[in-house]
Amino acid sequence: MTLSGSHPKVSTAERALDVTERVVQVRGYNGFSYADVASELGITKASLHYHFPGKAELGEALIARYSARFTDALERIDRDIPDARPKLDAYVGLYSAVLRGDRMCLCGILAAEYETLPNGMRDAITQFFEHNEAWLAHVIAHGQTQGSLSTGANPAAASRMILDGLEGAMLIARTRGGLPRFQSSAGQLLDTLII
Amino acid sequence: MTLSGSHPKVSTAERALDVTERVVQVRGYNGFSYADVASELGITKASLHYHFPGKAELGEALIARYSARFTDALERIDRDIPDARPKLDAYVGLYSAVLRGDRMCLCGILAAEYETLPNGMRDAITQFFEHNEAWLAHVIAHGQTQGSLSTGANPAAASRMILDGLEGAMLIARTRGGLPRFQSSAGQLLDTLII
DNA sequence: GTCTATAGGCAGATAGAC
DNA sequence: GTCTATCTGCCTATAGAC
Repeated sequence: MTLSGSHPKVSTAERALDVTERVVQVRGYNGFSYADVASELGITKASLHYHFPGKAELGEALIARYSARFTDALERIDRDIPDARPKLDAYVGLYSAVLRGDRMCLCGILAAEYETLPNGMRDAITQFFEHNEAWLAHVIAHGQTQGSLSTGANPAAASRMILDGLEGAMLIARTRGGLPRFQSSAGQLLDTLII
Repeated sequence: MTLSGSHPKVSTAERALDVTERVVQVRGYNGFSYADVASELGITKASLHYHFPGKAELGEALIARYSARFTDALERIDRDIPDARPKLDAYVGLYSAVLRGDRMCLCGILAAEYETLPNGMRDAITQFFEHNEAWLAHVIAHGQTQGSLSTGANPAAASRMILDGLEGAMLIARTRGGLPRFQSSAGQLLDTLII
C-alpha cells in the first residue's frame, strides 16, 4: 500500500486478478484462458503461471478477494445505514453496480459451472452464499425488533428469497432487459416482501 | 413413431440430444465436448458430426427441443388445471423435476454462458424466457379476473419475480441445500406473492 | 519477474473408405 | 450412418535462460 500519489503502483498479481475477475464475470470460468488474461496484461502465459501456478489457484484467489471485498461492503452498509429497508436497498445497489459493468455476480456465474469446478472453488462459493444469507437474515431480524421493518416470512426464509431473486434477476437481465429490468424486479421484490 | 412395443427405436440424433441435454444441464455448454457425447453413445465424434454439423447446430437443436417440450407442458397445465395457484404450483413442479435429476434449467445454465454462445442459441434463450414470462402473466391475470387469485403486484411484475426467483433458487440450490431448499424457497415465494 | 521454447493433450472439424 | 485417420488450433503447464 502506497501513500504517495493518486496512481499507486499495483502489483502484477493484483492486476491479473482484476482482469480475470472481469473476464470470468462476463464469460465464466470455462470461457476464459490464461492466454486471455496474459495478453491483456501484456505479459506471457508463462509469467502468469509465476503468480498463479494453475487455473485452480487463480480461481480460488479470485473468489477469496471478491468475497473479502463483498464482506467489507456489507459491514460498511451495516455500520453507515441505520434502518433495515435502506440497508436492503444498498444491498441491491451492490448488484446493480455489477450489472452496470455488464457483468454477472462472480459467485452466481460460478454457481452455474459448479459441477466443473475444483473443490477449493466450490467450497468458497458455498461460503459466499451462506454469508450473504446470514447477513440478510440478520438485517431483517434486526429491522423487525427495531420496528422499522416487518415481513410475513421469517428472516431466514426472506433472506433466501432475496438472494435467489437477485441472482436470478441478474442472470436473466443479462439475456434481455438489462439493468432496467433488474432494478424493476429487485424493487418489486423488496416491496412485496416487506409489509 | 412406433406403435408396437414398450421400447420404441429412437434415432441416434434423438439419443444424442438426450445425452447432450443432460451433460449441458449439469456441466454447461462450455463444459462438454463432442467426445463426451459420442463416447456415451458408443459412436465416434465423426459420426456425431454427421447428425449435427457443429457444436452450434447441436446447441440450437437442443434448445429448440427443450423449448417445444416446455411449451407443451405449459399448455397441458393450462388445460388440465382450472385454478391459478395450482397452475403455479405445477409450474414449480416442472423445475423440481429438473433439479431432482441434479440438473439445472437448460436455459438458466445457458444464460450464465450467454456471452460465449453463438447468436442462434442466444435468441432461442431469450425467447424461452419471454414465453415463460408471458405464460405466467397470463395465468396470473386470468386468476385475478376469475377471482381465485390476487396479488399486490401486477401480472407482468409478478411473473418476472416468479421466473427470477425460481431460476435463482435452482442456481443456488445446486451449490447447497439441494431440492429441499429449492422447494422451501419456491413455496415461500408463491405464498408471499399471492395474497 | 519475465521471457522463449516446448511439451502433451484435447478441442472442433473434415476427407474419404466402407 | 459409421468408421479411421488426420488436421489445425488452443489449452494448461513446465524447463530453463535472462
